[in-house]
Amino acid sequence: MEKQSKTTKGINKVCKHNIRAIHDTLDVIGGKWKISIISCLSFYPMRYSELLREVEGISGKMLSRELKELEMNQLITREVLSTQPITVQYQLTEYGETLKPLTLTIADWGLNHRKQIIG
Amino acid sequence: MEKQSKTTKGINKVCKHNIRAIHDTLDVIGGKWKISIISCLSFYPMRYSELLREVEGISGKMLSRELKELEMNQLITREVLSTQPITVQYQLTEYGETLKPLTLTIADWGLNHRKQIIG
DNA sequence: CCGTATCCTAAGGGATACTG
DNA sequence: CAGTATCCCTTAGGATACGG
Repeated sequence: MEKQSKTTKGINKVCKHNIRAIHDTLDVIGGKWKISIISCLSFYPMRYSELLREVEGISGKMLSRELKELEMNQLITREVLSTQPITVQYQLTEYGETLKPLTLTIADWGLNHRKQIIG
Repeated sequence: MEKQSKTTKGINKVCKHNIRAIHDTLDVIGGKWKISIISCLSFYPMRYSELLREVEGISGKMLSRELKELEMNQLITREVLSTQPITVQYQLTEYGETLKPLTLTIADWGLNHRKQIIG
C-alpha cells in the first residue's frame, strides 16, 4: 500500500489545478500596469489623461494598449463623451469590480512589505 | 469652496498610494512564474525537479532564476540535503507564507473566470 | 540530480512625432 | 483631448550543451 504516494498524487493534482487557475488570471491582468489601472478605476471612472497622471510611469502607448485589452476582456467600458473637446471615460464593469478584492490584497501586501524592508 | 476638488484630490492621493503599494508587490512576485512557484510550495516543500514537473511550461533556466530571486527576497529557503545523489529542498519561509492569501485570491478569480468564459 | 553558460528570438516598453 | 505610428533598445524566455 503506497499511502504516501496516493496523498502526494492528490496534492500534486490540486497544485497543478491551482497553477492553471493562476495562469488564467495572469492572462487577463498580468503585465506591468493592468492591476494598477484597475485599482485606479476602482475609485471612480477616469478619463485617459487622468489615468496617465495617476498611473505614475506609464507611457501613453502602454496605457492605450492596456485599456484596449481590458476592454476586450470586459473588465472596463470605454465611453466617448460629447464634451468640447471630446473626452473619453473609462470605468470598471460589474465583472471588473470582482477584481477589487484581488487588487486590495496585492496593495496590502506591498504596504506591509515596505514596512518590513525599511524597518 | 471647492468641495469636489478637495475630495478628488484626496482620492487621488489614496489612488497613487495604492499604485505604489501594488508596484512594490509586483517587484517581488511579478513575472510569469513566481506566483505559481509560491503556490506550489504552499502545499509542501519541493525539490527542484518536482517544481520543474509541477510548474507546467517552465524551463530549467527560468526556474532556477526565479528561485534565486525568491530566496534573495527571503520568501523561500534553499536547503541542500546530503542524500545520494544530492537533492535540494525549497520551502516557504514564514514571510513567504504571508503570500498565501494572495495566491489563493488569484487562483480563485482565475477559476471563476474560466467558468465565465466557457459558460 | 541540480544546476550554469551560451546563443538566439520574441515580446515588452520608452521617446518622439504626428493625426482627428 | 485621446490616441496612433515609428523607431529602437531592453528584458523575457526557450533550447541546447555542459559541469559539479
